[in-house]
Amino acid sequence: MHVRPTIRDVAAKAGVTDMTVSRVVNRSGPVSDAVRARVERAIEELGYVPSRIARGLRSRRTHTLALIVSDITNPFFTTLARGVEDAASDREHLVMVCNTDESEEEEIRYLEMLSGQNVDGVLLVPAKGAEQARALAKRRQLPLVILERRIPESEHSIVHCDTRAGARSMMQYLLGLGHREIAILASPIGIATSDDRVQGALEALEGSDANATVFHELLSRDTAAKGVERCLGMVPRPTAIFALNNLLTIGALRALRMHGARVPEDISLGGFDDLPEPLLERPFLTVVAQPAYEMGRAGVELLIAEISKPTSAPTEIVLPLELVIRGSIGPPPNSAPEG
Amino acid sequence: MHVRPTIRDVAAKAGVTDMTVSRVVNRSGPVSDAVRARVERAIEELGYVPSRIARGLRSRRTHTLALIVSDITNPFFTTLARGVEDAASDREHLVMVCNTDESEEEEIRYLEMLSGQNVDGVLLVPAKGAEQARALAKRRQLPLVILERRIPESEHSIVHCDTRAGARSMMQYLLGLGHREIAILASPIGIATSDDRVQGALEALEGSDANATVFHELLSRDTAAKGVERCLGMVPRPTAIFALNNLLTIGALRALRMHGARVPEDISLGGFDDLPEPLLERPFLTVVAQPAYEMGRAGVELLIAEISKPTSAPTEIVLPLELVIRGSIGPPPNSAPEG
DNA sequence: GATGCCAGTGTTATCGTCAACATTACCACG
DNA sequence: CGTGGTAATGTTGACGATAACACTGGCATC
Repeated sequence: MHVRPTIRDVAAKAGVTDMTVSRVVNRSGPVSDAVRARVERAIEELGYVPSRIARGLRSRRTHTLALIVSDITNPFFTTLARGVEDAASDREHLVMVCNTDESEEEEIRYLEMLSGQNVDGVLLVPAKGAEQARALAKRRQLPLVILERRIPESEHSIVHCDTRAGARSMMQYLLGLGHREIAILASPIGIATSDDRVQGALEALEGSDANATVFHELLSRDTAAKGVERCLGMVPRPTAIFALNNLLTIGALRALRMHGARVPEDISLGGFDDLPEPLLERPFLTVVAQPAYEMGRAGVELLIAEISKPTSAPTEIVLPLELVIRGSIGPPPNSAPEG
Repeated sequence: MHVRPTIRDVAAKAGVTDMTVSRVVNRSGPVSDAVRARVERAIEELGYVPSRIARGLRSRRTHTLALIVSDITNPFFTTLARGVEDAASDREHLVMVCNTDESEEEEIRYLEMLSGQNVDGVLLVPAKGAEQARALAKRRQLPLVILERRIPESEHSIVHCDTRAGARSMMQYLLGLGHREIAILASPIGIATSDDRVQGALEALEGSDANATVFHELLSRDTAAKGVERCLGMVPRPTAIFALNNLLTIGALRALRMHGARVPEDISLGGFDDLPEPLLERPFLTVVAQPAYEMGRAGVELLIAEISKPTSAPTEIVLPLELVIRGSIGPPPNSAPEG
């Protein structure tokens, strides 16, 4: 039933009141050296650890944060979560992890639970626009930091990347290699991150003679395969595919293999969001990578700062994206090596 | 500062006492239909959610579990964590995730924090033997379930696989294909899981004319490469390598590629612990797979059962292992196709 | 019609901790 | 020598919820 010594046990053992023990533990008032020593010994001997829950009831701080993501199993979120946990641990906080599978209902359900749980603050990678979630957090004055996804006019702080610029740089890289017909595999319209990336990608085309076709409605590895099939049937056939998230990238790669298309000899493939290098049999994909770990850390720091001084205007932290060049993108196949 | 309506706010609005509200919320006593309706409306209008922290102080149940693993970033643990979270969520529990990086100190530190946090129970994938952790949990009467790793004579319940049998079946598979010189890449001696797997692997050799060489002290992808190098230099050269965890497997695969050895044509490679299929560009490795997700779910169910009736003798749940046959193992290279 | 039971509600105390306010004792100062 | 200040401790009550118990009134039972 989980019994622990209480502050009163310590007090009794040291022959003082619980208040004095509290002062020793929290350095919240003057205590004579003799008493301090007695109390500390009693704490040691009993293995006393203050109950954060009782403390939380009184002080309204539980030293607990929550991280809400769509699926911890997605390596981007796994890495993010590790960053969150490390930063929280450094500051003596614990982290609850919640998976929503992109469901706004789950998002709300968790937020309610967490609010009831008296977490000090929440890191949220929003499903869709997270309107309800944000409203709820605001109503409850629950500190909330948004991660990865841009929310327009949010009254909450946010840590993200300039994902539009990232998409643009991938496209510029492709254009620079000579690609002129490019297919873009995107999520359904309405998912902000995907929309931003599409926009960035299209921006890169302005003033060029290249052409891009955007396939929407792609949610998973399997639907990515369909996009690839349609893409391979096009005339003129795209010489490069840009997949806007890591699962789509994998899906595209597998579909290309299945259709016998060599990457990058026959067709180039670029992705968004890196896969954890330690797990890959061979690091191969050229991608625009978000600094997931750092994003987690930065989110925690921002969140804890806001918890301690519940201030002020929302902050926006923009982290740099990196174009990680590996082997999956080459020049277009029929680009006669000129000169 | 995170303000929420309290049970008293609801009571006032409904014109009853907080006790009556509590009865409505928890169905813990008779309430007339009229009053119940009033209270429910008040709850609705105020958006009242009971404070689990206050509730926890009184009832000693916080509906919070913790999962301690070495590194959530290892896909085995990621999947395990997802199973834990799903099962917990089904039962309205929240989960704290803690990373120890195999450090016993961290393990203890977290356990202390968690106990102070009044979690209801802990799921632990132990670093080493976890003696201190187990002792602490026992002293605090903190429900604890051990996952994945076998602890001899543990007074705690445990969910794991028959990892020895798994290793044996991989070896039998290799022997069946004709391999007679097999290298085994293992972790340092003293890590129970690895030791068990080694033992199982060697058991499979009894009564056969095959020979195995065990390389210990391999902790990561990088050290795996060293093992592979030594292995390639051996005379007679092993025709198959069996790596006892997923990182070693990846490391071995990369090292083999680097040395120009084709898998499985020149040398076969078998692994332990699967990699998440959705992330692989091509599912290729033949491995002994532990049901990570199910292990997480089973652990939660066991833990919650023990929390509600703090009983009895420890339970042991053994989950089945699966030999997932894919492409990385073939017959030994110079096995002349006879007949 | 007294007795007992039970549905429906309220009262009080408590979980472990800490904020706020006492209380004591000693010392400095004019 | 009284006044006031401060260091060191104690006392009380509150955080939000619920367990344990107490009360009220209606109805069945003999």
